[in-house]
Amino acid sequence: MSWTDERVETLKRMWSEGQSASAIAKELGGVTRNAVIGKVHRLGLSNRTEEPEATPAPEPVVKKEAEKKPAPAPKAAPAAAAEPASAKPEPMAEQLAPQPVFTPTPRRPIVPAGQPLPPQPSANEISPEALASVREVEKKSRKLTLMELTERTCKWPIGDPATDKFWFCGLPSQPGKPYCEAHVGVAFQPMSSRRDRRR
DNA sequence: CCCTGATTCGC
DNA sequence: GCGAATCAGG
Repeated sequence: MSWTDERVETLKRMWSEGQSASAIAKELGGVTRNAVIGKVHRLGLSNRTEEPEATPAPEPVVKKEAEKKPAPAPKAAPAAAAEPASAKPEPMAEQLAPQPVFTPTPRRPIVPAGQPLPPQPSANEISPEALASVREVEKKSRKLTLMELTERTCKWPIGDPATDKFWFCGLPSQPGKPYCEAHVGVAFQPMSSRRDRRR
């Protein structure tokens, strides 16, 4: 596989959406997450939230012994519309900038990635057996947060989303399924089974 | 152990 | 340019 314009476009889009490298690799197919990460870097968009970031390093840092040179030279210059990747990467300059490294914009919106998530257990009529099974499983749930979910953890929500008492099952999910064995049982019911339980 | 991105370096 | 191997971390 090669990086066609289309594939690169998909890569850019997903990366900007906050998708993980492995998720992108899977989507594209034919590449590993390493390939994706490598490409991301080559494209110069490793920084998902391209911050201007003050790294202009206007002056070649005082390389000699930094005696008593209280010259902080606070860069008041905006230098905002700078390129994501610095123009010419300086070799490397040790600079213990007095700058406090203020937190720019650590927004990290998109989290989940995947497929359809929210099932509605209460909305369905579940067989007593399956229900019992679920109750049992919920005791063992790993209580994962949204961010901790992966493609192989059960994404069955437990508790009330409006309260702190909310988490995801998190047990090992069935291969190819979004839920663990027990939850798959209540999530994917045969139509016939459903109808039989009809009121 | 599962996963994440970052970096290196032979190709 | 590419990406496997590796590193560093959660």
